[in-house]
Amino acid sequence: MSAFQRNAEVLVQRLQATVELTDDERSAIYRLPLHVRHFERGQDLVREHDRPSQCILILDGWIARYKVLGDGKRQIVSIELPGDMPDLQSLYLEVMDHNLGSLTKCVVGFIPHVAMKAWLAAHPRLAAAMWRETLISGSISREWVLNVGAREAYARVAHVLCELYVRLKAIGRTENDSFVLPLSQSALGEAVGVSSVHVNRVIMALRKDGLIAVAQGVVTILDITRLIEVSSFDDTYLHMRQAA
Amino acid sequence: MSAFQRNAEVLVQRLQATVELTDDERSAIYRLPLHVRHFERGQDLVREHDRPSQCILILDGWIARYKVLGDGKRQIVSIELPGDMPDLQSLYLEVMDHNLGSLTKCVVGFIPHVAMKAWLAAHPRLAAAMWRETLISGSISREWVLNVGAREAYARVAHVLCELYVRLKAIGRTENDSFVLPLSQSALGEAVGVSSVHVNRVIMALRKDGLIAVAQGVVTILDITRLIEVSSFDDTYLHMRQAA
DNA sequence: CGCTCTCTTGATAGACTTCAATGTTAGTGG
DNA sequence: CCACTAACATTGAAGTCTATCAAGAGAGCG
Repeated sequence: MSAFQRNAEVLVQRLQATVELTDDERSAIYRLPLHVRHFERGQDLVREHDRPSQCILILDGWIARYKVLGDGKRQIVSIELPGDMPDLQSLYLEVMDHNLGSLTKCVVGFIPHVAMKAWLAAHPRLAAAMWRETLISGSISREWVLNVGAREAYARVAHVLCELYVRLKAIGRTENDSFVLPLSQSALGEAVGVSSVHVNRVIMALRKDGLIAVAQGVVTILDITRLIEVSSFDDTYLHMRQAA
Repeated sequence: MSAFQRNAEVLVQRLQATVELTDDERSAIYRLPLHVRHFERGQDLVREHDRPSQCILILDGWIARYKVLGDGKRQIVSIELPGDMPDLQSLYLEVMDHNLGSLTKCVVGFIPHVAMKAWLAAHPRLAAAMWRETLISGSISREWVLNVGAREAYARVAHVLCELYVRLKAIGRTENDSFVLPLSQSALGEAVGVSSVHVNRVIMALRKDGLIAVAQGVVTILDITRLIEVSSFDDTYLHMRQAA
């Protein structure tokens, strides 16, 4: 397998979490015309009000969708992982309504809109699968509204950890019950709508309660049952083929 | 124009807020095979974990997407207005991840999935327009994450009022700067993630500050400039053809 | 008229923020 | 190898926003 193929492999994994793919479809994915670029942590790939002419496929690294208020307060509205195409929507919605910024060092494949549209037209079943992805992305946003709107801080953080665990597992980026969490507590706070200080207290509590362990940026889930329970996590909204 | 045509007219209006339609497309919309039903306020049209076999087009009335936590706390994750098809996604995502409940008396058109798929296949430009709608729906959800996650209560309520005003205006359901707001303060609280008591205080404050007036369920916007300002409202996320 | 639902208001409690300081870790260059 | 720096994590104290509880007022309805 060439390096080129390995690049798109993560999209295959991602789609297979929600639909079945034929050999032909897999090879069509490998033939996606990617222009690969690297980004440092903390860079904006796309900005609000931009009018992109290409789409992004995350090959490695984490990206945040975020919005900023007038007073500088930042809200991360979703976290995008390898295999995600965070601005597929720009094919149909000309103007970006949020920013895409790297949370880590990233490897990203750019695909011109024209090429993407041709590819989607040539592969209707894959087009449907990609649409499914945008719908799931909307579903995740709705769950996040619930998360920041109705849960208390302790449950919010627990819920995000559950979501990331399930999504990372689907793309083979977990190891037993551990995964690398490259988010600062401040970024986590921006995702769940609490201050970094309070995120810290919540994480300390989750550790004290024996739900998780944290060491060098690696989170280990010690008691998945209770973590699901305290966060009222129900993975329906991720629309995966098999439940976690 | 027949009553049948008037039913679907609201969808025409809705789509024209974001795209242009030809005469042929308009008449295709009028020919959508609707099975019309009426609902009282407070009824569930679709429930979480359902597997719908038909889509909903709202002809009249307001519908809430909502989720419920274990402790009974309810979060409205979006408000759907006439012309919206809140579960178009069920064409691609088999299982519902949220509930759809009527906020008012409603008139709803049901369209079997099979018929909807055939109609979309027959009208690619309309299919694209409908996809746009689902993308916009996702965009609105992201804005709501920002709303409940980063704004304080006063701005949250102001923001929802701005959004409803713009969306209602697009379908011709405003009168000058007034619109009917059939939401109880308790429902509003469930939408913005605060208690009904606090919603009441915020609304009193908005009235005292001269931003809005409220009488018999009709909201009048007295100072749109300041309402936009205090809520940091930017209508980009609604992706309308012309800004408000 | 009484019933119910919603709005309104006050008092108290709790969750979370902000400010501020200290501890920890990893990286850098001498 | 150590001093120095920068970023991030941790902790405390005080203050603010919002929730909860409770009770009364108003409006619509059978």
